[in-house]
Amino acid sequence: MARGKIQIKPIDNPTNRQVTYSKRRNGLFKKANELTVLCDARVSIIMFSQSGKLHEFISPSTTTKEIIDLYQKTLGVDLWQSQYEKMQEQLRKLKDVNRNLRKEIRQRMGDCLNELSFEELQGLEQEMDNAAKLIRERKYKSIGNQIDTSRKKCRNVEEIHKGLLHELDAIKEDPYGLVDNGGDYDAIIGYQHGGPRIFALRLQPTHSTVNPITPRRNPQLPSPEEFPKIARAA
Amino acid sequence: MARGKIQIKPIDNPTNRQVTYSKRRNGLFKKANELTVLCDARVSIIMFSQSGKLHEFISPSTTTKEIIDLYQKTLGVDLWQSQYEKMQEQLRKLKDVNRNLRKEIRQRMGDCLNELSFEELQGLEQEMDNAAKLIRERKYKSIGNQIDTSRKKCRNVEEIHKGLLHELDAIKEDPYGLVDNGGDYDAIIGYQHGGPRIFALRLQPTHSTVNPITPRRNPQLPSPEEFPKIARAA
DNA sequence: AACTATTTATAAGA
DNA sequence: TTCTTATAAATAGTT
Repeated sequence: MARGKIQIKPIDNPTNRQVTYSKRRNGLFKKANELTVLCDARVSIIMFSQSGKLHEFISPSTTTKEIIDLYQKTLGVDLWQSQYEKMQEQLRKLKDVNRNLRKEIRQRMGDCLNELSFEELQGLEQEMDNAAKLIRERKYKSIGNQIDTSRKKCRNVEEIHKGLLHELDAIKEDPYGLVDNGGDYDAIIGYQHGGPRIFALRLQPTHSTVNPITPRRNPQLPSPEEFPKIARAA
Repeated sequence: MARGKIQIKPIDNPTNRQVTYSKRRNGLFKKANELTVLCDARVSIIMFSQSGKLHEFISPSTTTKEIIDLYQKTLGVDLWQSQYEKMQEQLRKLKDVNRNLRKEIRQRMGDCLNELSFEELQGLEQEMDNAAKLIRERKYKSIGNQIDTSRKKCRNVEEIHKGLLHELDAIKEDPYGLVDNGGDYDAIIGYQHGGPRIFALRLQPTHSTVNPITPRRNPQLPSPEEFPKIARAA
Protein backbone atom coordinates (compact mmCIF):
# COMPACT_ATOMS: atom_id res chain seq x y z
CA MET A 1 0.00 0.00 0.00
CA ALA A 2 2.84 2.17 -0.65
CA ARG A 3 5.45 2.56 -3.34
CA GLY A 4 3.10 0.79 -5.59
CA LYS A 5 -0.13 -1.12 -5.25
CA ILE A 6 0.01 -4.89 -4.70
CA GLN A 7 -2.37 -7.67 -5.62
CA ILE A 8 -3.79 -9.65 -2.70
CA LYS A 9 -2.34 -12.98 -3.75
CA PRO A 10 0.22 -15.32 -2.22
CA ILE A 11 3.71 -13.89 -2.06
CA ASP A 12 6.11 -16.32 -3.68
CA ASN A 13 9.40 -14.88 -2.42
CA PRO A 14 9.90 -16.42 1.06
CA THR A 15 11.92 -13.52 2.44
CA ASN A 16 9.45 -11.01 1.16
CA ARG A 17 6.58 -13.08 2.53
CA GLN A 18 8.19 -13.34 5.95
CA VAL A 19 8.81 -9.58 6.07
CA THR A 20 5.28 -8.78 5.00
CA TYR A 21 3.93 -11.25 7.55
CA SER A 22 5.87 -9.55 10.29
CA LYS A 23 4.89 -6.03 9.28
CA ARG A 24 1.25 -6.76 8.76
CA ARG A 25 1.02 -8.83 11.91
CA ASN A 26 2.22 -5.82 13.85
CA GLY A 27 -0.30 -3.67 12.02
CA LEU A 28 -3.08 -6.15 12.81
CA PHE A 29 -2.21 -6.33 16.48
CA LYS A 30 -1.98 -2.56 16.69
CA LYS A 31 -5.42 -2.23 15.15
CA ALA A 32 -6.76 -4.87 17.50
CA ASN A 33 -5.37 -3.01 20.46
CA GLU A 34 -6.83 0.29 19.27
CA LEU A 35 -10.19 -1.40 18.86
CA THR A 36 -9.94 -2.79 22.36
CA VAL A 37 -9.27 0.64 23.82
CA LEU A 38 -11.57 2.74 21.67
CA CYS A 39 -14.61 0.50 21.85
CA ASP A 40 -14.09 -1.40 25.09
CA ALA A 41 -14.12 -4.67 23.18
CA ARG A 42 -12.42 -7.96 23.91
CA VAL A 43 -10.35 -9.37 21.09
CA SER A 44 -8.43 -12.61 20.75
CA ILE A 45 -6.19 -13.17 17.76
CA ILE A 46 -4.33 -16.42 17.34
CA MET A 47 -2.26 -16.83 14.20
CA PHE A 48 0.21 -19.24 12.73
CA SER A 49 2.70 -18.27 10.04
CA GLN A 50 3.30 -20.59 7.13
CA SER A 51 6.32 -21.92 9.03
CA GLY A 52 4.07 -22.82 11.96
CA LYS A 53 5.16 -20.00 14.24
CA LEU A 54 2.50 -18.92 16.73
CA HIS A 55 1.59 -15.32 17.49
CA GLU A 56 -1.16 -14.21 19.78
CA PHE A 57 -2.97 -11.03 20.69
CA ILE A 58 -5.35 -10.81 23.59
CA SER A 59 -7.10 -7.75 24.99
CA PRO A 60 -5.55 -6.78 28.31
CA SER A 61 -8.79 -7.07 30.22
CA THR A 62 -9.25 -10.78 29.54
CA THR A 63 -7.64 -14.15 28.80
CA THR A 64 -7.66 -16.45 25.83
CA LYS A 65 -9.42 -19.16 27.84
CA GLU A 66 -12.15 -16.71 28.83
CA ILE A 67 -12.66 -15.67 25.23
CA ILE A 68 -12.84 -19.24 24.01
CA ASP A 69 -15.18 -20.30 26.79
CA LEU A 70 -17.42 -17.34 26.04
CA TYR A 71 -17.17 -18.11 22.34
CA GLN A 72 -18.43 -21.64 22.88
CA LYS A 73 -21.13 -20.49 25.26
CA THR A 74 -22.32 -17.81 22.85
CA LEU A 75 -22.43 -20.15 19.88
CA GLY A 76 -24.03 -22.83 22.01
CA VAL A 77 -21.44 -25.35 20.93
CA ASP A 78 -18.71 -27.22 22.71
CA LEU A 79 -15.72 -27.85 20.51
CA TRP A 80 -14.60 -30.61 22.84
CA GLN A 81 -18.07 -31.87 23.51
CA SER A 82 -17.50 -35.32 22.11
CA GLN A 83 -14.48 -35.87 24.32
CA TYR A 84 -16.32 -34.65 27.38
CA GLU A 85 -19.32 -36.71 26.55
CA LYS A 86 -17.19 -39.80 26.17
CA MET A 87 -15.74 -39.30 29.61
CA GLN A 88 -19.12 -38.45 31.09
CA GLU A 89 -20.53 -41.61 29.57
CA GLN A 90 -17.67 -43.63 31.00
CA LEU A 91 -18.27 -42.12 34.42
CA ARG A 92 -21.97 -42.81 34.19
CA LYS A 93 -21.40 -46.42 33.26
CA LEU A 94 -18.87 -46.99 36.00
CA LYS A 95 -21.21 -45.52 38.59
CA ASP A 96 -23.95 -47.75 37.31
CA VAL A 97 -21.75 -50.82 37.50
CA ASN A 98 -20.67 -49.84 40.99
CA ARG A 99 -24.26 -49.49 42.06
CA ASN A 100 -25.04 -52.96 40.82
CA LEU A 101 -21.94 -54.44 42.43
CA ARG A 102 -22.94 -52.88 45.73
CA LYS A 103 -26.42 -54.24 45.44
CA GLU A 104 -25.03 -57.68 44.72
CA ILE A 105 -22.87 -57.49 47.83
CA ARG A 106 -25.81 -56.38 49.92
CA GLN A 107 -27.81 -59.30 48.62
CA ARG A 108 -24.95 -61.60 49.48
CA MET A 109 -25.12 -60.14 52.98
CA GLY A 110 -28.82 -60.90 53.29
CA ASP A 111 -30.12 -57.42 52.49
CA CYS A 112 -32.25 -56.14 49.61
CA LEU A 113 -33.64 -59.60 49.07
CA ASN A 114 -37.20 -58.48 48.40
CA GLU A 115 -36.37 -57.66 44.79
CA LEU A 116 -35.37 -61.24 44.07
CA SER A 117 -37.71 -63.87 42.70
CA PHE A 118 -37.99 -67.28 44.26
CA GLU A 119 -35.75 -68.79 41.61
CA GLU A 120 -33.14 -66.12 42.20
CA LEU A 121 -33.29 -66.70 45.93
CA GLN A 122 -32.87 -70.40 45.32
CA GLY A 123 -29.80 -69.78 43.13
CA LEU A 124 -28.32 -67.34 45.61
CA GLU A 125 -28.80 -69.74 48.49
CA GLN A 126 -27.01 -72.43 46.51
CA GLU A 127 -24.14 -70.09 45.76
CA MET A 128 -23.92 -68.98 49.36
CA ASP A 129 -23.73 -72.57 50.55
CA ASN A 130 -21.01 -73.43 48.06
CA ALA A 131 -19.03 -70.33 48.94
CA ALA A 132 -19.46 -70.85 52.67
CA LYS A 133 -18.14 -74.37 52.22
CA LEU A 134 -15.06 -73.06 50.39
CA ILE A 135 -14.50 -70.42 53.06
CA ARG A 136 -14.85 -72.96 55.83
CA GLU A 137 -12.39 -75.27 54.12
CA ARG A 138 -9.99 -72.43 53.78
CA LYS A 139 -10.43 -71.57 57.43
CA TYR A 140 -9.76 -75.13 58.50
CA LYS A 141 -6.68 -75.18 56.35
CA SER A 142 -5.62 -71.97 58.03
CA ILE A 143 -6.22 -73.57 61.43
CA GLY A 144 -4.22 -76.60 60.36
CA ASN A 145 -1.33 -74.41 59.35
CA GLN A 146 -1.43 -72.66 62.69
CA ILE A 147 -1.46 -75.96 64.54
CA ASP A 148 1.50 -77.19 62.51
CA THR A 149 3.40 -74.03 63.28
CA SER A 150 2.55 -74.30 66.97
CA ARG A 151 3.69 -77.92 67.07
CA LYS A 152 6.99 -77.00 65.50
CA LYS A 153 7.42 -74.24 68.03
CA CYS A 154 6.57 -76.61 70.86
CA ARG A 155 9.08 -79.12 69.70
CA ASN A 156 11.73 -76.44 69.58
CA VAL A 157 10.85 -75.28 73.06
CA GLU A 158 10.98 -78.80 74.39
CA GLU A 159 14.40 -79.31 72.94
CA ILE A 160 15.62 -76.09 74.46
CA HIS A 161 14.09 -77.15 77.76
CA LYS A 162 15.78 -80.53 77.57
CA GLY A 163 19.07 -78.83 76.83
CA LEU A 164 18.67 -76.56 79.81
CA LEU A 165 17.84 -79.46 82.12
CA HIS A 166 20.83 -81.28 80.83
CA GLU A 167 22.99 -78.26 81.53
CA LEU A 168 21.46 -77.90 84.99
CA ASP A 169 22.25 -81.53 85.77
CA ALA A 170 25.81 -80.94 84.69
CA ILE A 171 26.07 -77.89 86.94
CA LYS A 172 24.51 -79.72 89.91
CA GLU A 173 27.16 -82.39 89.59
CA ASP A 174 29.78 -79.66 89.81
CA PRO A 175 28.57 -77.29 92.62
CA TYR A 176 31.78 -75.30 92.47
CA GLY A 177 31.10 -74.33 88.95
CA LEU A 178 27.70 -73.06 90.09
CA VAL A 179 29.28 -70.84 92.76
CA ASP A 180 32.02 -69.63 90.47
CA ASN A 181 29.60 -68.83 87.71
CA GLY A 182 27.36 -66.68 89.92
CA GLY A 183 24.13 -68.46 88.97
CA ASP A 184 22.62 -69.48 85.62
CA TYR A 185 21.02 -66.07 85.21
CA ASP A 186 23.99 -64.80 83.23
CA ALA A 187 23.93 -67.92 81.12
CA ILE A 188 20.37 -67.25 80.05
CA ILE A 189 21.17 -63.62 79.32
CA GLY A 190 23.95 -64.92 77.19
CA TYR A 191 21.50 -67.07 75.29
CA GLN A 192 19.11 -64.25 74.73
CA HIS A 193 21.62 -61.89 73.20
CA GLY A 194 24.04 -64.07 71.33
CA GLY A 195 22.82 -67.60 71.92
CA PRO A 196 21.37 -70.05 69.41
CA ARG A 197 18.66 -68.68 67.12
CA ILE A 198 16.30 -71.35 68.32
CA PHE A 199 15.65 -69.31 71.43
CA ALA A 200 14.69 -66.21 69.55
CA LEU A 201 12.08 -68.22 67.69
CA ARG A 202 10.35 -69.03 70.94
CA LEU A 203 10.29 -65.49 72.18
CA GLN A 204 9.15 -63.65 69.11
CA PRO A 205 6.31 -65.32 67.24
CA THR A 206 4.10 -65.65 70.33
CA HIS A 207 2.95 -62.14 69.56
CA SER A 208 0.97 -63.22 66.53
CA THR A 209 -1.00 -65.91 68.36
CA VAL A 210 -1.67 -63.64 71.33
CA ASN A 211 -3.26 -61.07 68.99
CA PRO A 212 -6.94 -60.45 69.73
CA ILE A 213 -9.24 -61.70 67.00
CA THR A 214 -10.24 -58.57 65.19
CA PRO A 215 -13.47 -58.58 63.20
CA ARG A 216 -12.79 -58.87 59.48
CA ARG A 217 -14.94 -55.98 58.38
CA ASN A 218 -17.64 -53.67 59.54
CA PRO A 219 -20.57 -55.94 60.31
CA GLN A 220 -23.07 -53.26 59.42
CA LEU A 221 -24.46 -53.36 55.92
CA PRO A 222 -22.77 -50.71 53.81
CA SER A 223 -24.87 -47.87 52.49
CA PRO A 224 -24.02 -46.99 48.86
CA GLU A 225 -22.24 -43.82 49.94
CA GLU A 226 -20.20 -45.44 52.67
CA PHE A 227 -19.06 -48.38 50.70
CA PRO A 228 -16.06 -47.08 48.80
CA LYS A 229 -14.22 -46.32 52.01
CA ILE A 230 -14.86 -49.77 53.34
CA ALA A 231 -13.97 -51.42 50.10
CA ARG A 232 -10.71 -49.58 49.84
CA ALA A 233 -9.82 -50.13 53.42
CA ALA A 234 -10.39 -53.86 52.98
CA MET B 1 -7.39 8.68 10.92
CA ALA B 2 -9.14 11.03 8.79
CA ARG B 3 -10.86 14.37 9.02
CA GLY B 4 -8.89 14.88 12.14
CA LYS B 5 -6.58 12.82 14.28
CA ILE B 6 -8.08 10.94 17.27
CA GLN B 7 -6.63 9.87 20.59
CA ILE B 8 -6.62 6.14 21.28
CA LYS B 9 -8.84 6.27 24.33
CA PRO B 10 -12.31 4.92 25.15
CA ILE B 11 -15.07 6.53 23.08
CA ASP B 12 -17.75 7.82 25.42
CA ASN B 13 -20.54 8.38 22.92
CA PRO B 14 -22.24 4.95 22.55
CA THR B 15 -23.40 5.53 19.00
CA ASN B 16 -20.01 6.74 17.94
CA ARG B 17 -18.38 3.80 19.71
CA GLN B 18 -20.67 1.33 17.99
CA VAL B 19 -19.96 2.86 14.58
CA THR B 20 -16.25 2.86 15.15
CA TYR B 21 -16.41 -0.75 16.38
CA SER B 22 -18.20 -1.80 13.26
CA LYS B 23 -15.89 0.06 10.88
CA ARG B 24 -12.68 -1.00 12.53
CA ARG B 25 -13.86 -4.57 12.88
CA ASN B 26 -14.35 -4.70 9.16
CA GLY B 27 -10.92 -3.18 8.68
CA LEU B 28 -9.36 -5.72 11.04
CA PHE B 29 -11.01 -8.66 9.31
CA LYS B 30 -9.99 -7.32 5.93
CA LYS B 31 -6.40 -7.05 7.08
CA ALA B 32 -6.55 -10.52 8.56
CA ASN B 33 -7.84 -11.91 5.32
CA GLU B 34 -5.12 -10.15 3.32
CA LEU B 35 -2.53 -11.56 5.68
CA THR B 36 -3.99 -15.01 5.23
CA VAL B 37 -3.74 -14.76 1.46
CA LEU B 38 -0.46 -12.89 1.11
CA CYS B 39 1.53 -14.93 3.61
CA ASP B 40 -0.30 -18.25 3.63
CA ALA B 41 -0.97 -17.83 7.35
CA ARG B 42 -3.80 -19.13 9.50
CA VAL B 43 -5.56 -16.53 11.57
CA SER B 44 -8.34 -16.81 14.12
CA ILE B 45 -9.96 -13.68 15.49
CA ILE B 46 -12.67 -13.90 18.10
CA MET B 47 -14.03 -10.65 19.43
CA PHE B 48 -16.81 -9.44 21.66
CA SER B 49 -18.18 -5.93 21.53
CA GLN B 50 -18.91 -4.10 24.75
CA SER B 51 -22.52 -5.18 24.39
CA GLY B 52 -21.41 -8.83 24.27
CA LYS B 53 -21.93 -9.35 20.58
CA LEU B 54 -19.65 -11.99 19.07
CA HIS B 55 -17.75 -11.62 15.81
CA GLU B 56 -15.34 -14.08 14.39
CA PHE B 57 -12.81 -14.31 11.61
CA ILE B 58 -11.17 -17.53 10.61
CA SER B 59 -8.83 -18.19 7.69
CA PRO B 60 -10.63 -20.15 5.01
CA SER B 61 -8.15 -23.02 5.09
CA THR B 62 -8.87 -23.97 8.69
CA THR B 63 -11.32 -24.06 11.58
CA THR B 64 -11.44 -22.35 14.94
CA LYS B 65 -11.18 -25.69 16.73
CA GLU B 66 -8.05 -26.57 14.76
CA ILE B 67 -6.46 -23.25 15.61
CA ILE B 68 -7.24 -23.59 19.30
CA ASP B 69 -6.05 -27.18 19.44
CA LEU B 70 -2.83 -26.19 17.69
CA TYR B 71 -2.52 -23.19 20.00
CA GLN B 72 -2.67 -25.40 23.08
CA LYS B 73 -0.32 -27.94 21.56
CA THR B 74 2.20 -25.27 20.62
CA LEU B 75 2.13 -23.60 24.01
CA GLY B 76 2.22 -26.98 25.72
CA VAL B 77 -0.74 -26.07 27.83
CA ASP B 78 -4.25 -27.36 28.09
CA LEU B 79 -6.71 -24.66 29.00
CA TRP B 80 -9.14 -27.31 30.16
CA GLN B 81 -6.54 -29.50 31.77
CA SER B 82 -7.84 -29.14 35.29
CA GLN B 83 -11.31 -30.18 34.21
CA TYR B 84 -9.96 -33.14 32.34
CA GLU B 85 -7.76 -34.12 35.23
CA LYS B 86 -10.68 -33.96 37.60
CA MET B 87 -12.65 -36.31 35.42
CA GLN B 88 -9.68 -38.60 34.95
CA GLU B 89 -9.21 -38.72 38.71
CA GLN B 90 -12.87 -39.51 39.17
CA LEU B 91 -12.60 -42.30 36.63
CA ARG B 92 -9.51 -43.69 38.33
CA LYS B 93 -11.19 -43.72 41.72
CA LEU B 94 -14.35 -45.33 40.41
CA LYS B 95 -12.34 -48.04 38.69
CA ASP B 96 -10.49 -48.64 41.94
CA VAL B 97 -13.71 -48.93 43.90
CA ASN B 98 -15.02 -51.22 41.21
CA ARG B 99 -12.02 -53.47 41.50
CA ASN B 100 -12.44 -53.75 45.26
CA LEU B 101 -16.15 -54.42 45.02
CA ARG B 102 -15.48 -57.18 42.53
CA LYS B 103 -12.86 -58.69 44.78
CA GLU B 104 -15.28 -58.62 47.68
CA ILE B 105 -17.90 -60.40 45.62
CA ARG B 106 -15.39 -63.00 44.51
CA GLN B 107 -14.45 -63.59 48.12
CA ARG B 108 -18.08 -63.94 49.00
CA MET B 109 -18.27 -66.55 46.24
CA GLY B 110 -15.36 -68.49 47.74
CA ASP B 111 -12.67 -67.20 45.41
CA CYS B 112 -9.54 -65.15 46.11
CA LEU B 113 -9.52 -66.33 49.70
CA ASN B 114 -5.77 -66.78 49.93
CA GLU B 115 -5.25 -63.07 50.59
CA LEU B 116 -7.35 -63.24 53.75
CA SER B 117 -5.98 -63.84 57.21
CA PHE B 118 -7.47 -66.39 59.54
CA GLU B 119 -9.37 -63.74 61.43
CA GLU B 120 -10.76 -62.31 58.20
CA LEU B 121 -11.83 -65.78 57.09
CA GLN B 122 -13.49 -66.30 60.45
CA GLY B 123 -15.40 -63.02 60.10
CA LEU B 124 -16.37 -63.77 56.53
CA GLU B 125 -17.65 -67.22 57.45
CA GLN B 126 -19.78 -65.68 60.17
CA GLU B 127 -21.22 -63.16 57.76
CA MET B 128 -21.90 -65.81 55.18
CA ASP B 129 -23.77 -67.93 57.70
CA ASN B 130 -25.89 -65.00 58.83
CA ALA B 131 -26.62 -63.97 55.27
CA ALA B 132 -27.42 -67.52 54.20
CA LYS B 133 -29.85 -67.74 57.07
CA LEU B 134 -31.59 -64.56 55.97
CA ILE B 135 -31.74 -65.77 52.39
CA ARG B 136 -33.13 -69.11 53.42
CA GLU B 137 -35.78 -67.44 55.56
CA ARG B 138 -36.70 -65.27 52.64
CA LYS B 139 -36.90 -68.29 50.40
CA TYR B 140 -39.20 -70.10 52.81
CA LYS B 141 -41.37 -67.05 53.02
CA SER B 142 -41.49 -67.01 49.24
CA ILE B 143 -42.47 -70.67 49.23
CA GLY B 144 -45.17 -69.92 51.80
CA ASN B 145 -46.57 -67.18 49.63
CA GLN B 146 -46.65 -69.46 46.64
CA ILE B 147 -48.47 -72.13 48.62
CA ASP B 148 -51.00 -69.59 49.84
CA THR B 149 -51.58 -68.38 46.33
CA SER B 150 -51.98 -71.93 45.06
CA ARG B 151 -54.47 -72.75 47.80
CA LYS B 152 -56.55 -69.74 46.92
CA LYS B 153 -56.48 -70.72 43.29
CA CYS B 154 -57.53 -74.27 44.19
CA ARG B 155 -60.40 -73.02 46.22
CA ASN B 156 -61.55 -70.85 43.35
CA VAL B 157 -61.32 -73.72 40.94
CA GLU B 158 -63.29 -75.94 43.25
CA GLU B 159 -66.03 -73.41 43.55
CA ILE B 160 -66.20 -72.95 39.82
CA HIS B 161 -66.29 -76.71 39.44
CA LYS B 162 -69.10 -76.97 41.96
CA GLY B 163 -70.98 -74.27 40.13
CA LEU B 164 -70.59 -76.10 36.85
CA LEU B 165 -71.78 -79.39 38.33
CA HIS B 166 -74.76 -77.60 39.73
CA GLU B 167 -75.53 -76.14 36.34
CA LEU B 168 -75.09 -79.53 34.72
CA ASP B 169 -77.57 -81.08 37.16
CA ALA B 170 -80.05 -78.35 36.35
CA ILE B 171 -79.62 -78.99 32.61
CA LYS B 172 -80.00 -82.76 33.04
CA GLU B 173 -83.29 -82.18 34.75
CA ASP B 174 -84.41 -80.09 31.77
CA PRO B 175 -83.13 -81.85 28.59
CA TYR B 176 -85.03 -79.47 26.33
CA GLY B 177 -83.07 -76.56 27.65
CA LEU B 178 -79.90 -78.41 26.66
CA VAL B 179 -81.09 -78.77 23.04
CA ASP B 180 -82.37 -75.20 22.89
CA ASN B 181 -79.15 -73.77 24.28
CA GLY B 182 -76.89 -75.52 21.79
CA GLY B 183 -74.59 -76.96 24.45
CA ASP B 184 -72.66 -75.36 27.32
CA TYR B 185 -69.79 -74.50 24.99
CA ASP B 186 -71.16 -71.02 24.37
CA ALA B 187 -71.67 -70.54 28.06
CA ILE B 188 -67.95 -71.14 28.72
CA ILE B 189 -66.97 -68.78 25.92
CA GLY B 190 -69.16 -66.23 27.59
CA TYR B 191 -67.28 -66.71 30.84
CA GLN B 192 -63.90 -66.32 29.21
CA HIS B 193 -64.68 -63.07 27.48
CA GLY B 194 -67.04 -61.22 29.74
CA GLY B 195 -67.74 -63.56 32.64
CA PRO B 196 -66.79 -63.25 36.31
CA ARG B 197 -63.15 -62.28 36.98
CA ILE B 198 -62.74 -65.37 39.06
CA PHE B 199 -62.47 -67.42 35.90
CA ALA B 200 -59.81 -65.24 34.35
CA LEU B 201 -57.74 -65.68 37.48
CA ARG B 202 -57.63 -69.39 36.90
CA LEU B 203 -56.67 -69.09 33.29
CA GLN B 204 -54.02 -66.45 33.40
CA PRO B 205 -51.60 -66.82 36.30
CA THR B 206 -50.71 -70.41 35.51
CA HIS B 207 -48.12 -68.99 33.13
CA SER B 208 -45.91 -67.79 35.95
CA THR B 209 -45.80 -71.11 37.77
CA VAL B 210 -45.26 -73.05 34.56
CA ASN B 211 -42.16 -70.93 33.82
CA PRO B 212 -38.96 -73.00 33.69
CA ILE B 213 -36.68 -72.31 36.65
CA THR B 214 -33.98 -70.08 35.23
CA PRO B 215 -30.63 -69.93 37.02
CA ARG B 216 -30.27 -66.71 38.98
CA ARG B 217 -26.91 -65.70 37.55
CA ASN B 218 -23.95 -67.05 35.72
CA PRO B 219 -22.48 -69.60 38.10
CA GLN B 220 -18.98 -68.96 36.84
CA LEU B 221 -16.91 -66.51 38.82
CA PRO B 222 -16.81 -63.18 37.01
CA SER B 223 -13.57 -61.96 35.56
CA PRO B 224 -13.06 -58.21 36.12
CA GLU B 225 -13.77 -57.47 32.49
CA GLU B 226 -16.84 -59.63 32.23
CA PHE B 227 -18.52 -58.41 35.33
CA PRO B 228 -20.22 -55.23 34.22
CA LYS B 229 -22.35 -57.11 31.75
CA ILE B 230 -23.41 -59.60 34.33
CA ALA B 231 -24.03 -56.96 36.92
CA ARG B 232 -26.16 -54.93 34.57
CA ALA B 233 -28.01 -57.96 33.33
CA ALA B 234 -28.83 -58.96 36.88
C1' DA C 1 15.71 -1.79 11.07
C1' DA C 2 14.74 2.79 8.85
C1' DC C 3 12.88 5.51 5.13
C1' DT C 4 9.23 7.35 2.24
C1' DA C 5 6.15 7.43 -1.70
C1' DT C 6 1.96 5.79 -2.07
C1' DT C 7 -2.03 3.16 -0.85
C1' DT C 8 -5.39 2.21 2.45
C1' DA C 9 -8.22 3.01 6.47
C1' DT C 10 -11.22 5.73 8.61
C1' DA C 11 -13.42 10.04 11.41
C1' DA C 12 -16.64 13.10 10.74
C1' DG C 13 -20.30 14.64 8.25
C1' DA C 14 -24.29 13.82 5.28
C1' DT D 1 -26.72 1.78 8.29
C1' DT D 2 -24.18 3.47 4.21
C1' DC D 3 -21.77 6.94 1.37
C1' DT D 4 -18.45 10.57 0.95
C1' DT D 5 -14.12 12.57 1.51
C1' DA D 6 -10.37 14.86 3.85
C1' DT D 7 -6.93 13.21 6.26
C1' DA D 8 -4.31 9.91 9.32
C1' DA D 9 -2.15 5.57 9.28
C1' DA D 10 -0.18 1.55 7.16
C1' DT D 11 2.99 -0.35 4.40
C1' DA D 12 5.78 -2.00 -0.30
C1' DG D 13 9.76 -1.35 -2.01
C1' DT D 14 14.06 0.51 -1.18
C1' DT D 15 18.28 1.58 1.47
